[in-house]
Amino acid sequence: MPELVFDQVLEQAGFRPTRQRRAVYEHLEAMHGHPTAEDVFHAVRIELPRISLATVYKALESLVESGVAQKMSGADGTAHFESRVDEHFHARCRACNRIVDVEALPEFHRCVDKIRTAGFTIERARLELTGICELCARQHHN
Amino acid sequence: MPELVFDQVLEQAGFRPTRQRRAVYEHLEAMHGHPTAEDVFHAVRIELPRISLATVYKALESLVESGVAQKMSGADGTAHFESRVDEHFHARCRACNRIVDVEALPEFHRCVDKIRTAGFTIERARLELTGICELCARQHHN
DNA sequence: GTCTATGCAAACCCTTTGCAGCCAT
DNA sequence: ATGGCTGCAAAGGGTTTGCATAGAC
Repeated sequence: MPELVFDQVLEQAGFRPTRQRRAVYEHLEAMHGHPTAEDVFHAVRIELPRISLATVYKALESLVESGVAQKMSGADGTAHFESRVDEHFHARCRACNRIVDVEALPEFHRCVDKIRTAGFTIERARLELTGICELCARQHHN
Repeated sequence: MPELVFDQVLEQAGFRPTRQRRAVYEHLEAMHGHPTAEDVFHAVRIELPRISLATVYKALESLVESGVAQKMSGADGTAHFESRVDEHFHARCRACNRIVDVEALPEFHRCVDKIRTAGFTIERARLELTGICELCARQHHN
């Protein structure tokens, strides 16, 4: 996302587009993965050596609130972040622990539509996949 | 699950069926919900006043490893437990935070089967639903 | 008797908070 | 000048660990 658009989006959400928030967003975007707050912290630190971990946490929170980032509270107890905000899911390899993006299928929505559980209004449906990635499957032969 | 079977299952998993583990399991089973470790702790305490929270954590872990309980690392940062071990999903009400069980549909498996993501072998697929339960929908009119 | 489990306290990790100083408007 | 934002340190909450004692086989 271009810096100008980023600034606009943050302002619209009631946040000031500061150097720290921009840096946090740019690194999150550039990492192309699912880093933790600390991962982002270490990456941003190279550019802004005086930034604190608390600021990174706060920045990430404001990015999520602004809708330019997503927080995924994984099963490992630590939160991961990503700059992808369109609907997609995650598959975690139980061997190497890496997280892979999975695209949402139209079938999935049709399936969720059938669930209408006893008056419960479903607003969001998250699919969390666990398994073995191709690389680990070859290495461990299982 | 009858006590005798419970003992057998635990022994088979390499755990000693102690009074504490039995009590933790029985209360977890009786609670019929998705309690946290501390919820279970408070319930078991009535029966075993000298039990410690650490023991409850360890007991729950051994129950999960034995396959008689499931741990669900929710999005709220605290782990919840349940004695249901068959496949089903959870819907969390964003207003009252209650967790409701959702039965797995055959459609769901068919949908997951289509996902076969780039050599990734899916072993488990968890569906996590968020929304508003019937009660809260009435109270808040949204 | 051996070996595991318990209870207690302390440590642990990730995350949040309080607050003085800073920066943008 | 006003207000939110930063950085620092300290607190917080849930969970785990180390160790002496108690309990199961």
